[in-house]
Amino acid sequence: MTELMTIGELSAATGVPDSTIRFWERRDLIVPATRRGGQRRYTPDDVQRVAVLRLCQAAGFTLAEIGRMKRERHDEPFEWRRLVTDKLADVQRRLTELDHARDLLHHALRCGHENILHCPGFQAAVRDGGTSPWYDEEPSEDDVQQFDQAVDPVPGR
Amino acid sequence: MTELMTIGELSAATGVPDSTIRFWERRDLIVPATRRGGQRRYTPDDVQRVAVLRLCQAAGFTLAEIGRMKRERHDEPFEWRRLVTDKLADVQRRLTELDHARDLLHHALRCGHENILHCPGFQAAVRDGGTSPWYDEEPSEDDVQQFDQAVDPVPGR
DNA sequence: CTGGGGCCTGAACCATGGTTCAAGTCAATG
DNA sequence: CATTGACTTGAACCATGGTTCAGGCCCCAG
Repeated sequence: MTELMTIGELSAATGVPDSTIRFWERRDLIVPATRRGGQRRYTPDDVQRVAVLRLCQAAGFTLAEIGRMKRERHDEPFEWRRLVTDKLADVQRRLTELDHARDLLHHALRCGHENILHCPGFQAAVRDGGTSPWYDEEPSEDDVQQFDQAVDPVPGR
Repeated sequence: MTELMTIGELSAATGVPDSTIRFWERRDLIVPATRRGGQRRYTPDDVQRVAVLRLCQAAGFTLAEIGRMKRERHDEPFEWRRLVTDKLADVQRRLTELDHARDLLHHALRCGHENILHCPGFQAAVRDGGTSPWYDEEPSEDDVQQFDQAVDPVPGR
């Protein structure tokens, strides 16, 4: 039960490079359980800690914010709640944005057009923030030319 | 109809700082219509171009990729499609991840626990990637202590 | 036709999140 | 008990996406 992991093993277990784990340690984010002859030794719990850190990154927390969260956990619960609330709003916003972007990309690969930038539906979506319906018909020459000019003008215009 | 915008007006219309627009120009991403006495003049279409650029960023394209997309639009349609397909998969992955993160944050503000890091549901979610059900009851002392140790060990353990 | 606010350029600077390197130490295997 | 591969450190370096600054020029309102 006193089986401690080396940094290489923690790295292998989490997929996080050892250089990154050391970098996080300098930022006081992941601290090794102990040292053995100068070498870091980790408990299996540290695998959890690394996973939590990556999740927080995925949620959009910067390393500085993650550090603050750790420090405020006991000391400043109200500040902590504000931090999380703000981040939640941020995550919601990015979800909407990403969802929109996904629709754009998805459509780009399915609509009649060889190239997304030729597609008038894309242009319309840009104008109204993605709330307008796509149209999947072939674009008129007018549409194409109009959009070509809007997106990437002919050199020397 | 020959009403051209200055960079300040384009900036105001799009919410993108003028310094950023100049930076993008150096990267060949947004090129002004023309110059008037050395000053950049933009058409209303450039508002569209800026919006497209921001959307592409939201989709996770780097500036280098956006530049590549522009260049390959006519020349390398197959490469272009691969780029977009890859990015779409990436967007899907990030959507799932963000959605998971949102659930974690949301739960953190609602569950009985003052602090998300005390919540055993959070720990479970970390373990299984968010597929396990939350539990909203008060945690047992055991749960709390167990999770405290997993997330942020007592100094000097 | 003059003043001033906006625009110009190039270069330096910034934050974030790491990675790489050199030179040295140490732990575990044969 | 020698080897060797993994580990150590601090410092330098990197990419991305900008921002800021100094010094100068130009457009336009009055």
